[in-house]
Amino acid sequence: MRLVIARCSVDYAGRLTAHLPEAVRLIMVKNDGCVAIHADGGAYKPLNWMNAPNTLVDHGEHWTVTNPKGETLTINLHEVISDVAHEFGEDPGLQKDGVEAHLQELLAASPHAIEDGLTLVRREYPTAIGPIDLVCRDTGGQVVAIEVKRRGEIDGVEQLGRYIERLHLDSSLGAVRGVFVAQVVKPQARVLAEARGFRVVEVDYDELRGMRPDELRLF
Amino acid sequence: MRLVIARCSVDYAGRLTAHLPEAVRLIMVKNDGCVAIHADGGAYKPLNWMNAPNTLVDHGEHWTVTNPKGETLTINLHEVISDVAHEFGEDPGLQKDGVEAHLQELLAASPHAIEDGLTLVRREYPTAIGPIDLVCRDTGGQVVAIEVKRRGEIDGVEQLGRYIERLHLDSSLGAVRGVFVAQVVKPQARVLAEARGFRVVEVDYDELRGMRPDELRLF
DNA sequence: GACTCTATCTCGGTA
DNA sequence: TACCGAGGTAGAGTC
Repeated sequence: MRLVIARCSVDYAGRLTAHLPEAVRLIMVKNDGCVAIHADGGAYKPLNWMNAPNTLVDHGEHWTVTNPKGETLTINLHEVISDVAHEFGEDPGLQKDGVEAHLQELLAASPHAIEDGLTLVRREYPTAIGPIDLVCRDTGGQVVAIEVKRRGEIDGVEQLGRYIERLHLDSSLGAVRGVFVAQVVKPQARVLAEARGFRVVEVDYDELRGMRPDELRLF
Repeated sequence: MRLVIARCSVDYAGRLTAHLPEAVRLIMVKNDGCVAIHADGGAYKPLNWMNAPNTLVDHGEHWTVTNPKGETLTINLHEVISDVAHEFGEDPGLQKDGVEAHLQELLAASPHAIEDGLTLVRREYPTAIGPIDLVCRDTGGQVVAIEVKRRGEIDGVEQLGRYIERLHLDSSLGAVRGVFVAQVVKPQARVLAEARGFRVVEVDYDELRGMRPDELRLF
């Protein structure tokens, strides 16, 4: 990784055009070739960047970075304050826990957390327009389509609507109802879901995690 | 800005939990207090981070960063390879050109680019479920609701659908039709829009930019 | 390779 | 402050 601290101005032309007036910034060049320009504050996100794969040409006073899509980043170096490079070696990568996939797993193992008496038919139930997170049956034997989100927003409700529309085409399933499940449901999403006739359920991740799977609960 | 290159391991606990095994990485501390851990490759995005406002406590062998939301980032320093700091001063910030807002402005100034004879009623026409990008009237006096996107995808079509549904509740407007405008429209979005009875229009940003506003075209 | 959807989304605007 | 929508979304997974 090469770290250059310099008074510089930067221009990007690609999906949009953007300009950075002259100021002191950090230019980070990683060993896969990606380039990022950081200011000293604001956020972790760089002001400007160019992802790999790209081509960096060092003209001394200015650098040009171009990628195969025809985007260009031009860095004008007015004064180089520091320029160092370090070898890092391989990175083992980040291990995550607690994302939507886990929430779906936990709910698949404990559908009663959504609604008493619910039994799982299938996770990732396939349809022509994508998989439905959970398909269950309720105590009355009715099919229930369930959309799981970490944060319940309007898009997720539309998604559930499309799936149910799709399931209605399959007459063998009978009437299908929808349930929208999330850790937090935004007001707009709740209104739309209820207008569409879907039940809305908020679940607690830590509580779910502490819960035994439904099989074990029978004893 | 402080730049530390160190062999380190990192744990984050907050919206999710995440762990980084020991490896050499860049730790970037900006002067607003935000912290980012970068590997030498992969992406411009850091592996782990903590945005301002937060509190960094340096215990020597390990740092703890906590924020008011109760999230914590723990950095264990196994070997410090480099540790430098620089003063940057104020950053004038990024100037952008060519985003959706500009496209909307240009179309508001030249609605005929969407359809001959179209006249603007209002930009950002307010409804209870959010503002409609453009509301116009056509040569026949019919109200036309227009959704503008840089890239036309299925979400945008659903959005237009909701707005039109909403406008139909307002009987004073009479029948309302929808037009979906974007620089590029994805096939799926086109199919859905046409199934919903919306016209689909692709516009060219550079062409629009070169176009005079409708008023000037009269002469 | 194209498409889909998640994200510690980030970031900006607004009520 | 919370909510809402755009993003050079990026990035991962799937087909």
